[in-house]
Formats: sequence, C-alpha cells, structure tokens
Amino acid sequence: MNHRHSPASLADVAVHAGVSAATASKALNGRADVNEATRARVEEAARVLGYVPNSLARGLLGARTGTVGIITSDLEGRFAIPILMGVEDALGIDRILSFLCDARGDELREDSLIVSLLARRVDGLILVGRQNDRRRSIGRLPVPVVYAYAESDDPDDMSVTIDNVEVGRRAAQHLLGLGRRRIAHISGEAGHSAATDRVRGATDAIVDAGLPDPSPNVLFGDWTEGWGRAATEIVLDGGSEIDALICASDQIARGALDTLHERGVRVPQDIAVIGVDNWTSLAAHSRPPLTTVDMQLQQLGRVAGHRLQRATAGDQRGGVERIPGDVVIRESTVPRR
Amino acid sequence: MNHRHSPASLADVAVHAGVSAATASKALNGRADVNEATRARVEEAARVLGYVPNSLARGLLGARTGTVGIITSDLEGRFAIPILMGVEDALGIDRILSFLCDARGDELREDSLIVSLLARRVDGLILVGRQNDRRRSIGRLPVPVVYAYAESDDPDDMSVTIDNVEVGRRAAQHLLGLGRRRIAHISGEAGHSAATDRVRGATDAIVDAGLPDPSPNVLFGDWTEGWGRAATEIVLDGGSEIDALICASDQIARGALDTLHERGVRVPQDIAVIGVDNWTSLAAHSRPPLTTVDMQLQQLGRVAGHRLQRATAGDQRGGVERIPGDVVIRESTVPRR
DNA sequence: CTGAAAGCGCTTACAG
DNA sequence: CTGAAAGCGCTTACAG
Repeated sequence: MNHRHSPASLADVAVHAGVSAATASKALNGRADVNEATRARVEEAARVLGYVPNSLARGLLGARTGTVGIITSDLEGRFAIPILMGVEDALGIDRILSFLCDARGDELREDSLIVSLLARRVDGLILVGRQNDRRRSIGRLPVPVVYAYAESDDPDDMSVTIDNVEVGRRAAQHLLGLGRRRIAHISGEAGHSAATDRVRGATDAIVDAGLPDPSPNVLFGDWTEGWGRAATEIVLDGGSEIDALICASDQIARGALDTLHERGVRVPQDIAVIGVDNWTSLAAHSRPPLTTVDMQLQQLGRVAGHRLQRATAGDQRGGVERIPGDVVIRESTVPRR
Repeated sequence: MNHRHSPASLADVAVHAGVSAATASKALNGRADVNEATRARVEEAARVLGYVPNSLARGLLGARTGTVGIITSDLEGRFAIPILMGVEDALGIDRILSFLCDARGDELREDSLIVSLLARRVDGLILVGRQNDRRRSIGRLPVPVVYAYAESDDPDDMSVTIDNVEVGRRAAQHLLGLGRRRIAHISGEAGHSAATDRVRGATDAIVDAGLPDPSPNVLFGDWTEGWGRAATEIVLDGGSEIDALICASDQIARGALDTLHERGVRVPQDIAVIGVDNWTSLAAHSRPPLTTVDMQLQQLGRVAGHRLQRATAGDQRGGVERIPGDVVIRESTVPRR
C-alpha cells in the first residue's frame, strides 16, 4: 500500500457491497433494521477494503468526537502518565483518545493550547497542575473541564486532587499502629499546601492518639534528598529521642535513610521511616526499601475521567473530590520476617 | 456561556459580518484577495462570537489534520514526555496536537490503538519503544510511521534511536580525558542492546587509547541500585586497582556511590563515577552529584518529528538515525573547585 | 429492509 | 473583490 493512497471511504464499501451508503453505515454500526445477509456482505467489503471509518466526519455530525485534551506542565511526566492512564481506564481505552499537551508552565501557552483543543472539538478537558496548590480557573468553556492534582480556585469548577491531610494522617497512623510514639516530620517547602496539609494530617493523628503535640519536631525545607539529609542531622542532634520519621517525599526520605545509615541508626529497629510518592525507582531499591504513601495518581485519573463523563451526561456540579493516598509497606517500617 | 450552547460556526460569523461563508473563510485565513475593510469586519465578527474554527471540518477536506499519534508503553512516562515535547518542538506546538496512548506493553492493544489513531486521520505515527532493542515493524500504513527509542526490525522503516555505542564511548572518553586509566564497567542486563552497546563503545574507546582490554572488569546484571551496590563490592574485592567506574544507568551509579561511600572510597578522588540517563531526581542530588550521559530524549523527539515532516513532504527514505548522548558533568568525576 | 436527501462546518475552484 | 456551488465522509430522519 502506498502512503499517498487515500483510504477507503464508506462510499467505496457501499459500492463494493452493492448497497447504498446509508445501508452500509447502518450495517457497520450494528443497527437492527438490516438484513443479515446484507450486513455480512457489507462487513466483508469493509474487511477487503481495509475500511477504517473517518471519525472526523463522525465528529462533525455533532455527537462526541471521542477525544479529550489533557494539559500538563509536568516536565518529567511523573504525574501526567499515570493520570492519563487513569483517564483511559475510565473512558475506555478503545473509545477515547487523549491529546496530551505540555504547557511548560506558561499560562499563555496554556490558553493557546485550550483554543487548539477546542478547535479539535474535544469532548472535555483535564487540566493537570504541577503542584497541589490551587490554580487559576480558566472559566466557562463550551466543554466540561476537570482540574486534576491541583484544584481550581473557583469552587464551582470540578476538581480532583490528592487529600494531603489524609496522606499525612495515614502515614502517622501507620507508624502509630506499629507502636511508634515519638514521630518527627521532615516536610517540604513551607509554601506548598502539599507540605502543610500533610503536616496537619500527621499532627492531628498523633494528637488524636493522645500523644503530645509533635510540632517541635516538624521541619520545613524543600523536596530534595539534600534537605532530607540535612534535616535528619538536625533531628538527630536535637536531643529529642525519636523512633519514627515521616518524610514528605520519597526524595527527602532517601536523604534521611542515608544520614541514618551513616550515623549507625538502624532502620526500622531504631527509627522507622515513611515517605510519600511511591516513586518506585527511588522507593523500591533503597536500603532498606522504603515504606511510602502512594498518591494513587492513576486512581485520580480515573476519577477525573468519570467526572468528565458525568458532566457530559449533564451533571455539571462543581466541587473538589480528594483521593486519600495508600500506604505501601516496605522494610523501612516493617522488618522482613 | 452554557456548556450545551453550540459554538459559533463560520456561517454565523459570515452572517454577523454581512458576507458569504466563502469570503469569511478567505478573510480569516489571510488570503490576499479580500478587501481590507471586509477582512476587518469578519475578524471583528469572529472575535465577538468567540469563533474557533472547527478543525474536524478542515481535516475532512483532505489536507492535514494537524495531529500525530504517539504510542508508548512507558508506564512511568520517563521517555514519553521528553519525546513528546521534542515532537511538539519540531512540528510547532501551536499547529500540531499529539494523541498520547499507552499500549501498556500489549501488542493487541497497540494494534487497536493504531486503528483508532488512523480513524482520527492523524498525519503520522510515532512508536516509542520500551527498550532500545529492536521491535516488530507494524508494516505499511496510510500515514508515515517513525520508530523512536527502539528501532524497527525492518530497515526500510524510519527509526530514531539512541546511539548507545556512542554513549559508552563518550562516558569512557570523559574519564580518559580526566586521566583515568583503570576503568571498570558495571552494565545492565546482558540481553539488552543498551547494555551491550554501551559496553562496546566504552571498550573501544579504552582500547583506542592504547590501554589494555578492560573486558575483565565488565559486569552485567540488571538496571537497579541493588545491582550497583553488589557489583561495586565485586569490583572492589576483585583486586584490580581501578580509578573510574562506568555505570550503565543512574540507578546503578547510585548503588555504586553508596557502596563506595561505605567502603571509604573517595569519589571522585579515588574513583570517578559516571552514569547514564541524567535522570535528574536521581543524579543531581546524590552525594556527590552524579556525572552522567544524558540521552537527549527531547532531541530524539525533535528528530522523530522532523522525520515525520519530511515523510509527509514525500521523503519516504527509511533507515536508522542515532542520537549520540551528551555528558553532563557533575562532581562525581570533577571535584568542585 | 433499503435508499435518496439533507446536513455537520469548512475550503476551493469557478463565475461574476 | 465577492459569492454560489460542490464536496470532504459520514449519519439520520424520512419515504418507499
């Protein structure tokens, strides 16, 4: 087959099968009112000609186009791909295709991508944030919009994000359940809600367990391994005996593990360590392998996809939905038996 | 604006401007033979009505649809996103949109994705491999296909991949240029061409420099930190004094750094270490920060995009194009001054 | 059960 | 410089 050869159309199939285009259309779309022999002939013709229906034409007719647009600014793809997969799961990988666009952190570029996507008549839009913090609403659009990962600053918009309070709470509850009582918390950037919310959840859980307010042992810094190492030094030198460490990211946790190892502190016997992200390449191969709170991004994507579906079906209710996160247990908190 | 409200069409714009659809079309598309006053009126009408041309209709007319399909199986998105960005760079972020689909390692799913993409009349297809190894050709399609990262097993197809021999060579040359002479090599899985090619390139460079064949100090294993640690033990215990270590991935290199640190070996003074991938979260925050060969995936994406363009313009020549990789220097080979 | 006709939103020769 | 007409590939009432 030559690249330049234009593909078979419905009309070609109809001619080949000796029927009208209308009948060919009905036959191929499984409509009831078609003679079975006719249908068989049409299907055979379609097969022979390698017919692939032109979904642009179908889309023009006004129904769905079977496409969604996903705009991200996630230069590493850590968030975008799992979310994309969740959206595919929700919407059906064989009936929907996703345009993935990278706005590269530029609002103007985001705006122009939205126009391009609208020109392609996507059935809906998913805007993936870079951080958990609120982002600007892009306002009313002719198709439904779901904000994922970062919620919109307009409460009437539909948002699906991580429940970072719950992430922090679950991390703490996991440690408390193991009998740990003196828990320090190495957090990320103080300006990020992901950091402050996780601290809040963890602190609540600890206080709820009847333990003293852990706030003196909460440190904010950034999200890197370097900070994890530095903060661990501070904690160890601080004098308060601790038996567990919550790290607000796997990278921080990696740094913490390094310093603990160097100082001869046994993990988890002396100090248990839990991270957040379940970034497999970091968490699964550390020494010991890292217990961590998985953010369930694919699940987040599924929920976002479902919201889009419901909105398309008419349910335009806004509001924020939050995914709780899930503790993945490895040996940094529970020693191998 | 209500979600259900159907967007303005060209006809609406034409009516609003008091011209025919044909004239409106020409005015909006910047055609020369339109009175400037008329054009201004049409543009104003388009602005007022918030007109966004329906690119499905345009696509139906037979020209480009301004879309490409990218199929990956890269569950983490490490490869797909940089390659996607490169494709956008090459094709123009404001004129092309990419469908990103995850085949999840399933050939049947890949086939059905291709059909879906063809139904959307994409202008071209990019198939991103999971490993560098050759992959099956999907054969002739009505649109050009470029194989990225993993080359096609059909030499007539267009492939763009990493030049892993060159990656290995550059890693070795970097170390040789620093005066290192006894270089061990911790590679990945022996069955992966990425592993064997990098070994070949490094070995060639070392032999070309007049040094003895380093093959006794080449170890194959897997791509993990655990292997990096284990292999480093083996190398250190092997008795041959080495002054540099090539690691076939940043993960391996991280493991190597750990073990060297534990053994009290100074990096880079005693042993310089270089990795491959430039996976920033791993490489930039290790101790010391890791020198590594960047695979230039975005550049690979750009080249893939350009191949697609040329193919669309009629240049259907097949063949494999290889991206060399680029050494990113950090402190694991060059101490901070 | 089948088909002629209209129409989705656009662009492109072709007249005027 | 402007517009009527045809057509891209499909689906959907509507007749027959």
